[in-house]
Amino acid sequence: MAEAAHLAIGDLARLTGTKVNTIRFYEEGGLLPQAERTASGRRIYRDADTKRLAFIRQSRNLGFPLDAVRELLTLADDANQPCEAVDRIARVHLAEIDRKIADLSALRSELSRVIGSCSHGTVADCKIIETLAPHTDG
Amino acid sequence: MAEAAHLAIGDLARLTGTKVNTIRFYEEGGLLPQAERTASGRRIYRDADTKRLAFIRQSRNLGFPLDAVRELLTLADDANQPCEAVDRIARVHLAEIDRKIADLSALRSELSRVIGSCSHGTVADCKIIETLAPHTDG
DNA sequence: ATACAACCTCCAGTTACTGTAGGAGCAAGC
DNA sequence: GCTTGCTCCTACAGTAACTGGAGGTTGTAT
Ligand SMILES: [Zn+2]
Ligand SMILES: [Zn+2]
Ligand SMILES: [Zn+2]
Ligand SMILES: [Zn+2]
Repeated sequence: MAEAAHLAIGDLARLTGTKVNTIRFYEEGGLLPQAERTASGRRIYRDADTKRLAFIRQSRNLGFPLDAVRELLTLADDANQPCEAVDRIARVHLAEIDRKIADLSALRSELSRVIGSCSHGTVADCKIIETLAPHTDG
Repeated sequence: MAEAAHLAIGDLARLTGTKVNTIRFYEEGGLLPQAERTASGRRIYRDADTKRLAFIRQSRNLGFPLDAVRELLTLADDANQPCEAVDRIARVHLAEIDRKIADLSALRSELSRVIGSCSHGTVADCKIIETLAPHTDG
């Protein structure tokens, strides 16, 4: 039961591995509620804030964009609903990741091919440069 | 010999599949030279500009960042140099792509695992939400 | 009393564009 | 000659998610 009554923004930052500016950024974007303030205007946080920020950070670590995190936070607050919406958000995100991987893989294969075609002469003969330049044959 | 003497920015845009604003953006960023102007201030382009822009676009299609494109353009103008520097830029870029693919693949596998663990009950029991929330066990 | 750390607000910068506002120029048709 | 409509011009805001810094105040420790 020996819990700190409240935390300063720097404490919260340390606890969650978040930059102070980022915490303020989340507040501005509505991901965290407007923090209580001391008489002199400093932000005060409690356990619930720490948990909420940890949730945000974990979501970000899984790559969810902030819009998705916002939705996940709302859903998480409604414990009795079915988790369908949660699943859907996660699957949409997974599909997006798959798309990115596919794009990068195609790029990688093309770039690798181009690099492999270089026979290390002068720029005039370089196949890499040739690939980039417009083809003026006809 | 029936070549157009000069092109308007819209013509260049059409020829290269580039947005007009993007061409101006490249000029501002030094990737394209300051365009000649008509008496009324409109930009004029010639074949060399079309080629340069095509080179930029092709480089971008291979994912090179603009800083790299700038270097590649400089190198391409110096035909007698060895192409070492070109190769190096390309390989650095390839390494970056590989890094991104690795990051995304790790993310994908973790996210996929999390999604698979959901047994479709209420939010209170959802393993996805549980994964995102901080663990209060001990 | 005096450092010095930590806090505050506001704003610029990152990447590579994209879109828009507000205005001027140019070609075609009448 | 005039209007219509397309293209062009500059300049700036917005995108995603922060990050860093300037300039100023507050809290704490010596
Ligand atoms: Zn080479
Ligand atoms: Zn080469
Ligand atoms: Zn489910
Ligand atoms: Zn679930």
